[in-house]
Amino acid sequence: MPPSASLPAALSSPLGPEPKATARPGGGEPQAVVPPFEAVYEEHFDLVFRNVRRLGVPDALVDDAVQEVFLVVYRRLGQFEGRSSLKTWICSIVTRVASDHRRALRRKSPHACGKAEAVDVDTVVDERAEGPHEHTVRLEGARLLHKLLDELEFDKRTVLVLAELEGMTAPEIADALGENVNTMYARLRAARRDFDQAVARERARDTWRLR
DNA sequence: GTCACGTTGTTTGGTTACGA
DNA sequence: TCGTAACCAAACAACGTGAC
Repeated sequence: MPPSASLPAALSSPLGPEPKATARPGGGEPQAVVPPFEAVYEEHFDLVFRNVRRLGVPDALVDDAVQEVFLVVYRRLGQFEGRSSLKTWICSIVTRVASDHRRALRRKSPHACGKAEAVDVDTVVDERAEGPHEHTVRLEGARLLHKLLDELEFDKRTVLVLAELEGMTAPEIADALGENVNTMYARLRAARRDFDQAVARERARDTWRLR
């Protein structure tokens, strides 16, 4: 279950960034109007929470990772230049934080990385709002999705999640990750191929189990 | 016609296997 | 052990397509 999107005490300082137009060093044209941190937090909490999990951060560390993302957002919101959308900018932070967490986890426990029984937050619906059977099927589907994503390399997984699950375009993803847009297309193609192969393997395992 | 988006073909760098 | 060929994956450039 996702925690509430209430603002952490550490980030709710009245001294937090106010809406303002950022400026490039040395002057120049006015920059994007940056919304207050509280508004950014409210609007993007779900986005950060679900993508931190989709990018392989285990359940036990999700809260830490989400908080880390918003700490970075809090510190750097004033530097946001508006060259890309706020969502794209936040996604770039999410991918870096998720990558750091996975790397740290690999150092601690090489076999445990990203193999948690995570459940996709946006696929989780109150059991009372749908039947118990539908609820179970939905949860099972979410677990399967994470299992298949776990089989992909981190770079491919990132591109696939942002493109297929967040609906971001290749240029947006390229911007978020600081890569060439054509590299994103190639990586997305490879990610789709690997995902299809993972699906095929899972089907084969299912067929074998049902014998 | 222009632009953004997407696909395809080529290049490049890394890895592995094998023979001298 | 070293050099080399073969292979593979990633990145890039060029090109095609559709919307405006």
